[in-house]
Amino acid sequence: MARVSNTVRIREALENAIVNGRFAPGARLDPAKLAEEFECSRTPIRDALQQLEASGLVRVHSKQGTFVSEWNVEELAERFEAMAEIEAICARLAARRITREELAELEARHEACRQLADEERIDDYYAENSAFHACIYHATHNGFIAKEAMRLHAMLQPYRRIQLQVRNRVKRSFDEHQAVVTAIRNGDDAAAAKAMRDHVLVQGDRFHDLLAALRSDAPHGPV
Amino acid sequence: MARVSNTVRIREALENAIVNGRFAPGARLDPAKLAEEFECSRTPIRDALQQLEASGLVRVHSKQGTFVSEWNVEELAERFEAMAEIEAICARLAARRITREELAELEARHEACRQLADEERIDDYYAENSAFHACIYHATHNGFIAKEAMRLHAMLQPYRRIQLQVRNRVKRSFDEHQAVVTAIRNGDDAAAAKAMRDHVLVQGDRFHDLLAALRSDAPHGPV
DNA sequence: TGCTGGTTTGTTGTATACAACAGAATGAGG
DNA sequence: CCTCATTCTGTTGTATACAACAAACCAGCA
Repeated sequence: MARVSNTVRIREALENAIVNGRFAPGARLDPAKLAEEFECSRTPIRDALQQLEASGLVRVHSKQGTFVSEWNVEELAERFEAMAEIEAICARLAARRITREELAELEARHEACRQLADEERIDDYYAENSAFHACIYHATHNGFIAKEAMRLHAMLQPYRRIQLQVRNRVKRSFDEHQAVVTAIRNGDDAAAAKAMRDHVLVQGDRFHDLLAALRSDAPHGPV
Repeated sequence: MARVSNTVRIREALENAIVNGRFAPGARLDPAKLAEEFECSRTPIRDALQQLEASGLVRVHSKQGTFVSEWNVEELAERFEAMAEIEAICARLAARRITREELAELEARHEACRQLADEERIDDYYAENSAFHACIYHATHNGFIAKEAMRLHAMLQPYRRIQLQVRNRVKRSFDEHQAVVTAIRNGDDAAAAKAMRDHVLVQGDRFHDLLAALRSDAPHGPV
């Protein structure tokens, strides 16, 4: 493989840092500091940040600074709705087009999720969960849709991360995956779409619950 | 409104130029020439081109040049499929959420399309057609989905342009729109989704036909 | 003639300096 | 003490120069 340019190296590093929570939503990204950290000038940093802005991960306020994207409840709801619909499409196409090998891999990923859920290794489950979804994107046999799905997935990852720590969420998430896998194995595209849409939408709802709980921790109600 | 930066001015100008066909798919975009044309240095040109690459309109081959995106039949089919699914989502959501005012505007646009179709003013129909679709995106009341739909729409515009010149296509396109409008007015989300998906998919198919015809235009059969 | 090696040329990648701008801090005047 | 104009500071936007690289080209040789 050809040596990658500094710009893409930095972009990928920042992408990971944001997705893994090192930079939280709303955090400021200082070009000068980053230039120092990556041992280069501000130009490739600038390019990388612009690319990240295009993909929706960061936002640059002119003359004010560059920040990790942070959305209000409404914007988040919009994105979760979009994600649910895209994932539903993927599930539907996958149910029709998945190959034997791809199905085997999907079920292997699913089984790995079961293990991690049982052992309550949340961080690892979180990673394997992404792989599970990526499997389905791939099985659409539509590279363009798969790429778009990956992009949206990355965009929401920081929030999903918080969300998975809700009580019992991991176990339920696994059960919902089961429904999706079954529908895909049966080639039932409508059922697969519905199961997947519900799976993602419930994440959005749960996230909403979590936000509400966090916000009302002062006035009343149990924390 | 605040004065926009050179970069976004150039990006929008190039976007229009590509969408309107001034730069055909595959055409080379020379930064130096563009810098001269827009009376600025290469930096904002470069930024604009990078943004266009992120949105999928152009493609930069390292050390070789920057070109207007050009897709082979398979890639085009993938994109038309994606477009069909996204548009179907928009139609479905619009059928559930459209307001009285928005419905009125949609029907006005539709009526304008009828006029232009009757008068066989293809170029104008083409513009009004985009507005019609944009109306539906807007009526989803989901800004994020609407924006993504617009992006995809722009990406495919150069190809749709060619496609609309197929014989009788304009009239048929109008009829398909009619089905969508009716379903949305009735609040029948499933029917709206189906009508819209078919409408876009048939574009993809027709485009395929066109390509095939163009390719075998010299003599009939092997070159 | 065909191949191989170096050279040339065009392109992007990167560094750096400066200009322009928005918001914050500061000071004078009421 | 409050208000408003002014200055100041930090940030991005832009220009320009140079480096690095990949493909094309050409000459020399077998």
